[in-house]
Amino acid sequence: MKHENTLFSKNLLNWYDINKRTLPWRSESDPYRIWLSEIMLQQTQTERVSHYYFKWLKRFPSLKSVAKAKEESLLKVWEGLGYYNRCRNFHSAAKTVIKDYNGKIPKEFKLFKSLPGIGDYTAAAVLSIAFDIPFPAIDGNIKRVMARMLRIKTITKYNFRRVQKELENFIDKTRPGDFNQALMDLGNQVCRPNQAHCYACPMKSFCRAAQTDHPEQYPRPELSKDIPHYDVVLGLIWKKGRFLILKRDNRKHLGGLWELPGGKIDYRESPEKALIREIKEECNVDVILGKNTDPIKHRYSHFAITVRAFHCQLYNGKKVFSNQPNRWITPQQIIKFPFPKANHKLFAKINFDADNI
DNA sequence: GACACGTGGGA
DNA sequence: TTCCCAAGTGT
Repeated sequence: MKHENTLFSKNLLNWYDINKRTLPWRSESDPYRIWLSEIMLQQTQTERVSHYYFKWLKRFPSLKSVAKAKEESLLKVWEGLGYYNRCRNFHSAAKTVIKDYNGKIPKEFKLFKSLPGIGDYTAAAVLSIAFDIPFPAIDGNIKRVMARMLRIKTITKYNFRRVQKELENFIDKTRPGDFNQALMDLGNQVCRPNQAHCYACPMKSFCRAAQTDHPEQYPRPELSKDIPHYDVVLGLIWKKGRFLILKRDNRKHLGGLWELPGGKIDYRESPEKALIREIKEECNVDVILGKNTDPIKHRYSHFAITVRAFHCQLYNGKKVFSNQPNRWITPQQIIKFPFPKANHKLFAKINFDADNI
């Protein structure tokens, strides 16, 4: 068994060393940077992270600069990357590390994992890559790769423990970070969900699924659920060349980002009536509707929307009263605030010079 | 344990 | 077009 362990990690690292590496910042050794990249990489493809990673570092070169920053300026850099809780949790965790840990990432697994936004995977990934501590980091890729190695159909809790035990046994004690990354790269480049490419796999001799006709059927894919669809109307409420934006509550969907007032159209309600109702509810003012934009479609992780925006005028002189923080901004100021993608899609539909009421 | 949580790209 | 996938975590 001892011999097989060594061979497993030797084969894997040999493949890793001669293959082109997937991360452009693979040579990083600053724990802050490794932590940042692991947060950005959660459920997000490497190619998409790269640009954000460098943009972020230019603006926030150290953990201390993150801790000192305003949440809104962090969100502005994160804008478009999605899963915005990651950004706010990272901010909160950075402040804790600066304040309670003298600016050093705690090397104890439990302590590090107790910070917001850090779970089993991220704790293991950062500690193994930054400090050479041999924790197996088990992400989606590695789950799939190991399910095939062990010919597991379903990743039950019991099977997950099996995978974890195997990896604790196999992990290279001198290069644990490279070991983890190599297995992820293997899943990303070779052992793909729908094409196992066993002919190119350095781990073929260890793999039980590779001995079958259809290695791709391990693990069995989960059936996906239908997501609901909603029709949404938003208002561009104009006043002296400015329109109203509201800041979303931190604990809600897209928390901390800004939005236009509006909301879902109720069953059998007209878009116009819905928007007037929503603006009355959210801002306590009455509006007259002008022309509207073409609809845009947008899909979130768990529902989809079709959105239109109406130009609006205030009906009387009443002041906006909202539970959410609000601002009146010019179109030029859009770039100063973090907005969700759906809002940017709408803004792109509007000719602000001509449509401005 | 199930569900919420963004977005872009490829099949 | 539609569906699936992608270096997970919090509740």
